[in-house]
Amino acid sequence: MSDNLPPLTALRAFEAAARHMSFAGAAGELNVTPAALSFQIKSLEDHLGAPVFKRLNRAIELTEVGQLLVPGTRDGFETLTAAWRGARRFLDQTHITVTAGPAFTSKWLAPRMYDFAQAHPDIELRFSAALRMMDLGRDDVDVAVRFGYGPDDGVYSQWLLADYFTPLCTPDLAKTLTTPADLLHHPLLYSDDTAFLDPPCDWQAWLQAAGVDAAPPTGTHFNQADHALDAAMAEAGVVLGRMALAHKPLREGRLVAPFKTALSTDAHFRVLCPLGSDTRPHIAAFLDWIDDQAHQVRDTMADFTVVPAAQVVTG
Amino acid sequence: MSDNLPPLTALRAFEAAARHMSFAGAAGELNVTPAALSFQIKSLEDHLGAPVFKRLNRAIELTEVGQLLVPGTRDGFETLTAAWRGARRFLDQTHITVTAGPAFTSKWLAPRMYDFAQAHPDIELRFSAALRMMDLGRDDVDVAVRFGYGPDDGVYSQWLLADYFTPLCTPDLAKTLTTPADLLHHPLLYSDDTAFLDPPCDWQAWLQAAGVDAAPPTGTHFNQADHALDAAMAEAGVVLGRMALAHKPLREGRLVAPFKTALSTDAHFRVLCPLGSDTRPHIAAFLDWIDDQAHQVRDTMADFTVVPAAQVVTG
DNA sequence: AGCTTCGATTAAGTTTTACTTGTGTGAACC
DNA sequence: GGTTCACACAAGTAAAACTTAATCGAAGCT
Repeated sequence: MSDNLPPLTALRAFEAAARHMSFAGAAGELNVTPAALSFQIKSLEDHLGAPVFKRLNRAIELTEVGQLLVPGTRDGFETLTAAWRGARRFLDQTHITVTAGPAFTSKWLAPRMYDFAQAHPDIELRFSAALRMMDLGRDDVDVAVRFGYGPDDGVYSQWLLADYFTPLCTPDLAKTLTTPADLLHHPLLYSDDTAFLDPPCDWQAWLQAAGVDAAPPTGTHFNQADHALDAAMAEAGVVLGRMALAHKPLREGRLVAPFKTALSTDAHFRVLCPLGSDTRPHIAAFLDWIDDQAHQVRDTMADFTVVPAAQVVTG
Repeated sequence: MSDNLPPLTALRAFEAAARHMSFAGAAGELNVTPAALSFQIKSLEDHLGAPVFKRLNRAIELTEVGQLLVPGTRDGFETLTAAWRGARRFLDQTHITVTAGPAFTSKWLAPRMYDFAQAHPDIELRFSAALRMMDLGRDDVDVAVRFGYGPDDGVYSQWLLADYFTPLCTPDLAKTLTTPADLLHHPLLYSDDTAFLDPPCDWQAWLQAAGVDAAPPTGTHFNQADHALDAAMAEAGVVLGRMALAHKPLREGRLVAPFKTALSTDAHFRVLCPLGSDTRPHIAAFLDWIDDQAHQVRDTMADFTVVPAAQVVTG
């Protein structure tokens, strides 16, 4: 009759059984025999004072109490598991899991991965590209790279990279572009993942900044900046590219910036990790490395006329 | 080295130890000897591969991993405990825990408790008066009575009582009140717990509804309606009383309503319980009973001029 | 300083829990 | 109408979890 918790193994057995809707399946998951699991459930029911499963002929079915008990137990064990895994990951000095947007992952992190591997052969990087923002605490992630305005409260945050928007295309296509107004007659590529910026950094804003007082023509839309860049490299048109992401293809000459006007924004890339994690050796090594990598990119705007996006709208 | 959960008893021991910051204290809570607890922690640390506590001379201190592990484990066990208690309460047909605001509890529920006990001697009522709204799912509560506008999504909800606002005072004090304007020369009692109503049901609104075009004088404020009513019964002044709460003292003649103008509002009392709970025998018995009690109060507005609060502001 | 106390630890022994193996049962499937 | 599937039950066993009792190290007291 105790209101205290029943034997926790019994609870866990119940949770697994409810998930599998089968004692045998749950037993398999927990590496015990079905008999043991049956006994655990029985023990739970003794403690509770009522059955949690209706035993049907070939199947089981949750009773009302059982149904009531499922979500909480599931939730509880998930929380415990997450906490445990977090602690294990904290101690694991050989892996770093970093999350970032798909574009940053594919155009910035992935190409530099080999460099990191060489500098730190004992640390294995793992990427977890996701559109939704992952929670540093819960989602099995050590480090996050995010683009936006900040500030980042309650976490360690390090300024990484500003970003600049300027038209980019293949060298061949660039030959047909003499003045910004020429852009109006070319297929323009749109990437919608920076649509959240305010003030906006889109074709309309750039054209205005470049002195072209015309609405940009419609064009193909991509929901990820890396896809838009890929399209531009395939000579599909001109993309309003982000310098931070296009650094490599620019240096390799696969993309060129035909005009020297670039939009800047207060949004920027930064790298985040839980407070305190920044001093852990392998995390610190990664932070140092990524900061160093960012430095190598920062000096590319020397011969550009940079126009803050905020000035475009007001004047 | 497994990323699976460690022995759950060890985790629970850790959680308790972290809470008490003492092995001995935790051992006491779990009804085991300190030696057993020490062993459990050791087992946990073996599974984790690192110590979770620094053993100081007379005290213990969490290591970094330990600190990381605490919130999740605490949270997990709290969730499990809540789920378990919820299941136990579901099966318990002998107790009903009902939460309501302090005023409703003291002026409405408590006086009727004896009646319920007589009608259902096998069911024991428990009250959990709280200002903050309790969560039906989490807070060890079966039934909630709330005052407001609704709607109530995701729970069973039953209309209970409308409420009307009219000046109330002792019979003696009432003799000095001939017209509503006389109120301006008496101490007025304010109860702030209905300040959230929109349109408002306060002295200003009532006076306007009664045709008195003057600002109400300042007076004593109470943060709970029952305290304001008590003050009025102690002849401290005139309260803008809520009929639902003042029903008993009105019937007993300890309070009277000198004027027959009352403000009505769309806010109302309703009784809530989790979906599905409404059919459980003892809960159903309570819902029936409280509905019946409410019916006995509903016919008291016969000789009043009821003015919806919404009309006061617009006209 | 030396004695005491407090809180954690350790070792040996015991109890309790959890599990396995093996068998049994009833309904569904073919 | 047997076979199979999925759970239940019983007896025995392995592995926890716990207790008792002794130990240790440092802080606090006189």
